[in-house]
Amino acid sequence: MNKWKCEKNNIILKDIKHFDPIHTFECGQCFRWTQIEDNNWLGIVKDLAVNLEWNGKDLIFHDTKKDDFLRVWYSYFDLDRDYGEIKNQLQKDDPVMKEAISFGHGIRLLRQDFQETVISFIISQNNGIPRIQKIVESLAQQFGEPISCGKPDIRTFPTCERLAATSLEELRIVRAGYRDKYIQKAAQQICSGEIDMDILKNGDPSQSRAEMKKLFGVGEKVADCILLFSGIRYDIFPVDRWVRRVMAELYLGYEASNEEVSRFAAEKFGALAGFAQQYLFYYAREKKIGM
DNA sequence: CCACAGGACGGCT
DNA sequence: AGCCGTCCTGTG
Repeated sequence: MNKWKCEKNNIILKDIKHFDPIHTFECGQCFRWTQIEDNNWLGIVKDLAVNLEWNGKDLIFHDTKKDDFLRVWYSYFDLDRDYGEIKNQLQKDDPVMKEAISFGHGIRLLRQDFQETVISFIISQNNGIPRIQKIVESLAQQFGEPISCGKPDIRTFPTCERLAATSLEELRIVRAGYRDKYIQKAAQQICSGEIDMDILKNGDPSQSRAEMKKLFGVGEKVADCILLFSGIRYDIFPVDRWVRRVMAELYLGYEASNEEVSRFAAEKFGALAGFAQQYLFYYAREKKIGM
């Protein structure tokens, strides 16, 4: 268990290792964190909003109750996991991975809400990060619930119940384009219990993917992102354009198909494939590999 | 004006 | 099983 303490109205994690908000929030896994000052980030998760401060050493959750820290943030930030051990395993006999890890040493895989992750990554298809953030924010403004935190206009990500009951006409306000019908249908499918969470967690990776792909608007890549970024499983290696290029350049020597890259990664990184993907993705973007 | 962005669907072979 | 036209919208 990571060391933390309650001081005044804040929760403080002293001298936290393996964390940097830039690495963690800007590696493409989440869409509701914004940098508000040099050392401060505003994030909205479940029914909470927080001003998170990181000074290079300590992590401070401003105006956060102990209850909320234990109920939401502790799990969200994956604080029980030993990232040092993961790094050791991944970079053993692998200088390429060692380099990637040194670039994104502060990456953590956030354990995000399943429904929010489904809808967010349906929106992500054929879209860049700024537009995804814009649509996600608009969804919250239109269909989310207000969060009372002193700041105006902060809203929760809408539930699938709410989205399932929304007409396509209403949904068009968020300008998700042709993805609006995916959002509506997938939300309805989730509400009707079409997805078996047990298969997602405990099936083999291909069964798990197939289960995710039952959702309208979810293909191979989005399925993998949802499984990884909602903390359901970590033996998953989402392959997109960036990852395909970085794997070609650093490991394979040629541009392989998504399917082939995925197989290679499963073989090489095994149970830690998801962590490997994040380090490589961040590295690719920083070094502009694939542009 | 056109190309393309961190894909998926559906119809076709 | 694989290929390809099409899909909204914003940006260059």
